[in-house]
Amino acid sequence: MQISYDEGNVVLTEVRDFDLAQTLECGQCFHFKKLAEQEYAVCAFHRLLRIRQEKDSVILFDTTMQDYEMIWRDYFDFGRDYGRIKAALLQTDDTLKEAVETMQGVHILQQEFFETLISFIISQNKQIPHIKKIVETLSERFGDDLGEINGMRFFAFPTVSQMCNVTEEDLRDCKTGFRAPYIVDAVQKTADGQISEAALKAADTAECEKMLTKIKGVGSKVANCCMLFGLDKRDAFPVDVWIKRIMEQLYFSGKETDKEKIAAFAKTRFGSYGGYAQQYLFFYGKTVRIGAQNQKIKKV
DNA sequence: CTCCAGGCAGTGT
DNA sequence: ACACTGCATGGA
Repeated sequence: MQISYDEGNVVLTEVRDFDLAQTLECGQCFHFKKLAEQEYAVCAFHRLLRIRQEKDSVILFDTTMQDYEMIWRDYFDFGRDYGRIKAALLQTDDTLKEAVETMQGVHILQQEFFETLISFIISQNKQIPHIKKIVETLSERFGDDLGEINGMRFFAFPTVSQMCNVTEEDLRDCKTGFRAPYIVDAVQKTADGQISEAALKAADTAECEKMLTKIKGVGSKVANCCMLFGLDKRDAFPVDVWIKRIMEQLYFSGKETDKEKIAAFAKTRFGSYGGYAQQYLFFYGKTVRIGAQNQKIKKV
């Protein structure tokens, strides 16, 4: 990959194993807006970025080389060699082949811990468009204004201190429903240090999961999403309904299998690459193999 | 109208 | 250990 700076834009060329749309739309993040095909506005780390991909080049508009190196390089995980990651996965398991090849451009983003925690607490029993809407509302009401693109204003996800005085009622106003007390608990525990990002990062994945599930409304699935997307723990393997369905189909000959069993299987099968396998399988299972159509067929 | 959504906590065996 | 239920809200 080559990096250059051109009239205020950071330009990446000869980009391999990356697809902007796949990476943003695969369900790991919620704080972005599609502007056109392969062009997005992304909010992260208190910044607003317009970014576009054209074949094997990526343009980050109106940013600095320093911001690229300090923020966007890690955010988009350009520092990792996904060619090697995919090769390693396929070497031990060619059941994954179709999923990996279909979703070949997915990167696992390195998102902010606090935003990831709150976002995935919100995600329970909700569809992705709803989650995005609530994240947007929280940012608008409690976060900082980051500026505008194409006449639309964008807001940073609120910080812990900006959320400290937000009440359960305020949160219900933002349509968080029964998750409102969960968010309050997560904010409190983060603010008073019971939940510390540094401690979570230092802990191994199993230990980290235990710490996170002390928060009300955080179970195994939310904790694993938080670890994979917000704490850079690539062996985390969130098991949700979609992963359950696709794994039952691919690895358990269609047999009903409980989530714990699937998680244990994934741990021995994929090990430190679990998170990557999970994300290829999740997106593939959801969009291609099982999809919304098949779900309707199942009902009839 | 009913059913379900990237689940979880609470309660009951 | 395991099964079952309620939960806010919006879309199909």
